[in-house]
Amino acid sequence: MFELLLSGEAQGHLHRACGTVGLHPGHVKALMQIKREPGLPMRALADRWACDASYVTTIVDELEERGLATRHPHASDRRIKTVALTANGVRTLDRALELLYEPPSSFGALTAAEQRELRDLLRKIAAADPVLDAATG
Amino acid sequence: MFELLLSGEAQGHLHRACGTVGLHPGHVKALMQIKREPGLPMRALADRWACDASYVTTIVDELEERGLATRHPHASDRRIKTVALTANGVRTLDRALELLYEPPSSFGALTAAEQRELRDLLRKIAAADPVLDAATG
DNA sequence: TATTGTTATACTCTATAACTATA
DNA sequence: TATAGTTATAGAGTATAACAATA
Repeated sequence: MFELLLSGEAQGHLHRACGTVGLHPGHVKALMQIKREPGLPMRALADRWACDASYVTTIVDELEERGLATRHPHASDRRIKTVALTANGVRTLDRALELLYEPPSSFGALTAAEQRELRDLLRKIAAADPVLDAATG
Repeated sequence: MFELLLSGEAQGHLHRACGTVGLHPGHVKALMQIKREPGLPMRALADRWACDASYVTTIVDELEERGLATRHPHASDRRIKTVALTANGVRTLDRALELLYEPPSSFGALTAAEQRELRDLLRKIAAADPVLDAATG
């Protein structure tokens, strides 16, 4: 299972979809997480997607530079900065996911019915994942 | 389609499977290619998987260090070096693919029958890809 | 003293450019 | 002079460690 990931096709599809909107997969993953839980402290973002806090700083810096997300102060704790998407961030995420949904060329090996079947199975897995579900919802 | 790649689950599964045998995905992809066409010149390997020749040098260096592949002189052209797997290389590739075939935890969202269905669809795609087909038999 | 976020730094994987040897 | 492979260098993406501000 998942030998497909080694084909380069799948990776290429992912990178092209993200690249078309000027982002890389880490950015899109972040946009999905922020959409799911807007106003979350940066520390919580690091916990959610199991990376270091410094990487959250990097990603949020880059999303802010592109006008896709904004930092906001926390009401009662001045150490904390929360993150939310801008309208442009929402649009950009939607566009990236749209591109991602298009079947990659390697799926030409399947009939149209099989492609639908595969998509339904993948959607079912996505629906069980909190982040994916929120973004694809 | 392929939003799954963003979950981290799929990437994590791939990296864990490769990491368990001390390799990264690029190495495993190389082992698959070499198994498919043993004795290919390094230049041809670069063409096959669409990367620069220098990266082939790097990967083959690392496979040789680990005793998984060997360079051999070409019969009639002394510029050319061909590459073949060692017995250990074959075993290591088989082990990596075995790990890769185990369904990742995110597949728990599917019934056993659905998991089989999904595996069959992915295998059908793999069978249409020359490299994947050779390695997965 | 513990926690949030940042800065500085380093590591992994891959690409580009300059080079050597052979054809 | 063209081609095969290597070496040296650089880049993207991500992690680790030291730090500043606040609790």
